[in-house]
Parts: sequence; structure tokens; C-alpha cells
Amino acid sequence: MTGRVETGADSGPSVANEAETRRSADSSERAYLTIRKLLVEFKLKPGERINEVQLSRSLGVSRTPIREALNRLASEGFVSLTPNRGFFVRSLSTEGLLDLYELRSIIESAAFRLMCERADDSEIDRLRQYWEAIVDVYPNQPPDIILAEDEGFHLLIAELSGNPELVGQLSSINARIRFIRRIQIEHPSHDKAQITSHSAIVEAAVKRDAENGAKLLREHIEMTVSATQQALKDALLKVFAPDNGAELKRRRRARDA
Amino acid sequence: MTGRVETGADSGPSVANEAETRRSADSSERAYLTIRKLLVEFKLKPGERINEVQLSRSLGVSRTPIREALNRLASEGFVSLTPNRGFFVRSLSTEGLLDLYELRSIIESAAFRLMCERADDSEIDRLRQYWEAIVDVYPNQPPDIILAEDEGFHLLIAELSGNPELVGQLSSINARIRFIRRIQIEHPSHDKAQITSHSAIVEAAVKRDAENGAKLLREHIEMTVSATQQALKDALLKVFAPDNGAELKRRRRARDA
DNA sequence: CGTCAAGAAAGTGTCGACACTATTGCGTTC
DNA sequence: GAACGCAATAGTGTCGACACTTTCTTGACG
Repeated sequence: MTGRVETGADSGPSVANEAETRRSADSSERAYLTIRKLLVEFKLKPGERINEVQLSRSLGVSRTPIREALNRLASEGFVSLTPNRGFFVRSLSTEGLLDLYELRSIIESAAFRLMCERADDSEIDRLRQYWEAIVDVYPNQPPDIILAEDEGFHLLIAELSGNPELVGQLSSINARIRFIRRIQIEHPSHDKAQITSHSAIVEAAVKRDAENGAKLLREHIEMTVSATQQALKDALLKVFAPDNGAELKRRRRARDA
Repeated sequence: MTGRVETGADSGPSVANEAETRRSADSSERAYLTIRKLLVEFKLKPGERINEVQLSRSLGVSRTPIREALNRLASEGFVSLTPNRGFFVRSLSTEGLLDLYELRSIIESAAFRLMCERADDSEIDRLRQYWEAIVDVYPNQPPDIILAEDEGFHLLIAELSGNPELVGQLSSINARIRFIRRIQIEHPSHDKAQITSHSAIVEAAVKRDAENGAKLLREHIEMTVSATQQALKDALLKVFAPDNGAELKRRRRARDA
């Protein structure tokens, strides 16, 4: 994604005081970031038509920057555009998720191999240090932090591959699957094998064992069909019945006690 | 790229009489296709700022659909957007090309492996038939046809992988490197090893020899640094000095005779 | 009840105008 | 010549209005 907008969505804008840093050409970018967040988190439901007029009102800008943002998000896979009917939120389906996870696995294992070939020792050490800095507290962090740290780990590998296209691809995939990954991390069955596999991946990196590391990554990333379906159930519950979802959880807890 | 615009850019619109099929919501799509073609072919020079007003005049539409198209093309890697300064044509550089070729190699070899796992015999036969239908005339076709047939061959492999994300990714990469690939095909040093490698790839597919096929694909696709630099020289000549390029070719021919 | 047609309402696509920002051109000074 | 400042020009970002398309509502009919 070398043609990305210069202000970049994934590196995050600086959290400056808005009144001080308010520049022109802000509305489209603000719209983009806000709508993207809604889409990443499925705050807008799968298949839902996006209402530009409503968004325009709630963001306090005219429809033009909304449409500009939506056109960008269409090309990024978050929405689809049907002429004269509008923009529709991407679907949330087993097949779609499996495809994305598979693509992620392909990108990440290739990145790992390239990292082993190309990175110098101090660069590999960056990965080791990243993991060592967080390994002890990682399992006790809230899901959002776990997710961010996990993504950071994997993006660092992509960065160390020396191919910026891989970084861009992985970053884009991350955003599209973040919602389901967050749900997986929240799930009680989410085990601590993540720690073991991250540590093993780091070890393979230090040894520059490309094939073993790539294999570990694949195992770490790829999901079975049934696991995907289970995660999807939880995701759909969260999307379509957020209150009922909480109610169901309360009932499950009462029953289990 | 599951969020693609429904009319799709890569499958090509039907070549209908425009007065008959003129629908509403056409301007943005027309702008998109026209500008994209300009960008694929580097008719707009690397680094050049895109002038919306000029495009608006030459396409006979207002600036709004131009901007909508450009926002899509920004997210697709053809242009970059700098706020208040406009959209700029993607660069044409050795590193950038190597990165894209590498990504293409990663995607294609993974697709080949998945195809060998998943495709049934009739599907693998599609690939064989595709190649057999063109192999005899292939080397004598004009560069544009060779390029289209080659892309079709590789996209069919991606399709047979069963992962639409891979198809979308490969399609997108193809568009971004098409210009340089066309130049390579035109080059006198472009040899007929392409035929041998395509045939060998088909043979590996028929045998479902995933690893050998992936290796052949990688060798078929990946470029050395020096080959990339040579191709880039020709590309830059074509972009920045199209007339001088023709003049230089005439002089070379006179000198060689 | 279901189906259809017509009209109203809502939403989409594009337009041209305006405010703002960046670039260019020109004159002055050293 | 280079550097600077200012004004003019050109281009970008957004606005609200208008035309067009789609969706929704309502009434009539079988």
C-alpha cells in the first residue's frame, strides 16, 4: 500500500489538542478515521447500508468528506459500493474469515523467512526484546492490550523482512480481522499457548531457523473451520444482540454456579 | 479486496454502446477507470501531482467524481494523497518494484500450493487447457496479448486456490507492475524461457507437485536487482522521453546494421 | 391475506460556488 | 547572482443545492 494517504491510518495520529492543531483538510481524514473505527469494530452491522446523511450529521461535516472516506474504505475492503444504492458494510462470515486468516498466514510466514535471511543480529534482537519486555505481564493484560501487543509483535516481524509491502498488507489484514480476534482473546477457552508459541517463534528467529519459525507461525495463526464458526457465533451475538449477549452471559454464570 | 466496488475494475465493463447503457452513477466509475488506466501505464509521470481541474475538463465531469476515483486509487496504491497539496503518482523505483515482485512471488507460490491441495482434477485440467490453447501462438503475439495471457494464466492458479483474497491481491499487484512487465516483454533479451517455465508449471500442477511448482513459479517471477534496474531504465526512458526513446532505438538499429 | 401501482420520502451522485492553502511570478535588496 | 517579501494565481477541500434513483408507504383490488 505504497500509495497510502500521507497521514496514515495505522500509525495513529498524534493525540494533540485539536483546537491547537486544527488544520484545513481535516474533515475527510477525521471522517475516515471515525468511520473506519466503526467498521473495524462492526459497530455498523454486516451488510448494513451506510447512511451518509446520518454520518454527516453526527460528524458535523458535509457529505463530501464522508463519501471521500467511504471511497477509500471501499478499496480497503471495509465496505462495498453499489452504484445508486450506496456503501454496504463488509460481511462477517466463516469463509471470509478463513480466507483472511489464510492470507495472513501466508504473509507472515513469508515475512519470517525473509527476516531470517535479511535482518542483522541487532534487528533480530529487537524482536527478542519486544517479547521479553511484555511476556510476564502479557497474559494478565486486558484483551485490547493483548491484541495490540500481539499485532505489534507480528508487525515487527514484517518490518524486519525489509519489504514494506508486506508490512502494509499485514497491517490491512489486521484491521479487517481485529474484531474477531478480540472476541477470541476474550473467550474463556483462549489459552496461554499464545505465550509458548510467541516464545518459540522468538527462539526460532534468534536461531534464524526460517522453516521452523514459519511453521510455528502458521500453527499460531491458522484456525480450524469449527473454531472459526465458534468465534463467528460469538461475534454475531455481539454485533446483533449486544444486550442479549450480556444477558446470556449472566444466565450462563448463574447456571454454572 | 472483498469490499471492491461492485462494478469491478479488473473484469472490465462490457463494451456496450455508451448512449444506450448510460446509467446514472457513471461519472465516478468512468473517472476511476480512465485515471486508473493512465496510472497503470504511467501516462502520468512518477511523482507528478495530479491536476483535478484538468482531469475534470478533459473527462467532462465535475471535480467530485474525480476526487472520489482518486481516493479509491490512493487506497489501491496508485497514488498518494497529501492534504492540501493533492494526489501524487506513485513512484517508479528499483526497490518498489522488487518489493512488489517479491509480494507477487509470495502470493503466487502460496496459491499454487493451495491449488494442488484443493482443486479437483477437472479444475487442474482448466489450467492445462488454458495453457495448451495458447502455447503455440504465444511467442508470436504482440506484447499486450502475451501480457494478458500470462496474467490470465497466473490468475487462474490463484482462482483455483479457492481463496478469493489471493485472487484480489494478485490482481491488484498485477495492475501496479503491468507497465514494467510490458517493457520487459518488449525487450530483445526477453527469451522464450517463459514458455518452458509455464509448461513446467502446468506439469507440476497436473502431478500436484506443490513444492516443485511453487519453486518454478518463484524462479519464473522473481527478478534480480540488476534485471530490475535495467528494466527500470527502459521504463523511465519511456516515461520521461518517449520520443527520444524511439530515436535511440533507431540509432541502435542503424549502428548494429 | 397477498399483490400491484402510484406517490411521497429518503438517499445517492454530481454540480458549481466559496473559503482556504499552496504555488508562482515579480520586484526589491544585498 | 541569491534571498526575501508580497501579490496574484492556481489548486484543494468542503459546502449546500439540485437532479436522479431507490425505498417506503398507502390504497385499491382480487
